[in-house]
Amino acid sequence: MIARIIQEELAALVVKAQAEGLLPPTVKPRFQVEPPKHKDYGDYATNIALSLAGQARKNPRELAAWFAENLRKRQDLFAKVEVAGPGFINFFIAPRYWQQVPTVIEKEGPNYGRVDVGQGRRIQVEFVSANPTGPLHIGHGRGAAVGDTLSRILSFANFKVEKEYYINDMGRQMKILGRSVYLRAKELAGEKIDFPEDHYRGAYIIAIARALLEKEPDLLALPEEEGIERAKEFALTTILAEIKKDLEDFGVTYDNWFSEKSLYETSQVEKALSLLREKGLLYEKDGAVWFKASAFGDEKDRVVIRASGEPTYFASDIAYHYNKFFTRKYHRVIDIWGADHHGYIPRLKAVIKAFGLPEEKLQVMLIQMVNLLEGGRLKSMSTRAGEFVTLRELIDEVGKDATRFIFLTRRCDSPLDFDVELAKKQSRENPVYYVQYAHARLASLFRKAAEEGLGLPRVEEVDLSLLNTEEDFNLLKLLDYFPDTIEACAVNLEPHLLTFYLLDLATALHDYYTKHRFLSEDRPRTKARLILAKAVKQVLACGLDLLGVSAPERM
RNA sequence: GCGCCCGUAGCUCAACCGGAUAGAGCGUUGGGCUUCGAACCCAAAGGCUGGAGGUUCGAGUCCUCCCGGGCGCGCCA
Repeated sequence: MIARIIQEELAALVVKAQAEGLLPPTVKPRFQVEPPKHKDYGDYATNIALSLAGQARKNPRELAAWFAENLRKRQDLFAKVEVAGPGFINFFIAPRYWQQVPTVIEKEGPNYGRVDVGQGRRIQVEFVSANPTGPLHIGHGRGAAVGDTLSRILSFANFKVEKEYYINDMGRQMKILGRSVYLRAKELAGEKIDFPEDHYRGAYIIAIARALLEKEPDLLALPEEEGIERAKEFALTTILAEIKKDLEDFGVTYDNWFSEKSLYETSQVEKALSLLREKGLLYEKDGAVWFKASAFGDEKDRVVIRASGEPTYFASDIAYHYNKFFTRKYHRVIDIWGADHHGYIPRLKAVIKAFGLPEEKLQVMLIQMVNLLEGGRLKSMSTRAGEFVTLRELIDEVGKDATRFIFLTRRCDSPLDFDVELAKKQSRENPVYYVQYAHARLASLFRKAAEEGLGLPRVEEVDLSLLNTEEDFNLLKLLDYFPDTIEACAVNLEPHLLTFYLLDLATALHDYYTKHRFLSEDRPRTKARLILAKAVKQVLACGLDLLGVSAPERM
């Protein structure tokens, strides 16, 4: 949080500089305050002078010197303020600033780390939304981990978040699903059938068919059309229930399960399309109805109603996003898709623009593919043939915690090689244990302290200036940086930053642990260190919770 | 052919709106438990950031071209 304080100081000084005529009133203060890579450059550094020098036609070092001069007055914050290099300003933060960090954490409790990026605005995050035609696989797992964690972080950053799963419960895929189950049922009844190549061939279809026959023994006596319809409904509810269960066991729950079919039942498709028609953005050609997507940056126009009279999936999506923005009035919407859908973005963005909305209202996050590695070799997956690793298998074999953590140790736009064997190992190669171990170690420490009759001291009665070793400061600085991390995650939609932060914090804790003792004969110091330990434990637990990973007391 | 994403240490990955000497883990080599949890720590080796130009005070990051990999380019979803 010191970064924010410095930013405010600098912003105030820009105003002052303008008042004194040092800077022209027109300059736009664009600058960063960040921890520099090298320790010699202080705890934080800013490029403000370099940034303003160009605009104001001033010497950057002279400008920097002026800022530094004024900043030195804040001796409560800065031990030293230096001008360096081409015009950077380096800040060496006063020890007593760091030493009061535990007091802040104590005071804010579980709310420590909350920031106000969202200002209470409503935001929707839609993710996974896999077709309910089969079990979730490893790729959906990545989307689930990212979507859920991002949602948790956004609520922590004061957005009012709603998580949503969009169910494609109509259209051709559903018909094929129904027919697949129906055919398997026939087969189970002893009939020889020719199972079509393009139908769902996974073993789970047979299991569903068997369950259906048990429930409705007369199924095959019904007219075929009706039988297929029954099979479809049954398959949909069965598969959806399994998807829901898998996600719950993965730590993911939704606020809404939104049915595509409902868009038609409540005539929202008509409504959305007529809005576009009124604007003159729909036209007929070759018997189909087209949307003028090319007028809004897409490559070409897109069909919304086929010549057959059936609406396309795109028509549903137009209505769905009409619903998101106009019926439910979300301030912002985030759609999380697999990277293979990226070609779809321009057309949906075109819809948003056609609606007269600013493009940024909709953000589409693409999650890159997951490759499965087994023993270091790439394993090919084929959904059609029913050969894939399911999310369920990962939860059962690898565990929720390790799986989520691994998915979150990568940037979303980087493809991920998932090594199942490695993920199963309970060793250092598996980074989740590194962070959890830090937490469990601290839990153990407090058990030990209790055994020795040491209660938790109150922060007011502790001399925090005793936290004065290099390792103390490492931890204090990281603790202070936690809210900044949350902010960065929320602003950039990058949950992996939190994962890396937690790894850093765990590293600093383990380092501390080997170099110092928390409990000693020196009572004042012991108290101070217990306060520090408590703060670290709290932030670790909070961060792990945001990742949807457990923070064990023992392991 | 066109579009999007990626290319960073042997391997898997970081690097916040362009910042100063590009960082971790694994693996390799060598060290560290009579003391709160060794699932830990310390040290060493390891790099022309795929290549070539350009923009500027300054480029892994931005622009152009090339090479290599992935994914798209339906009246499929």
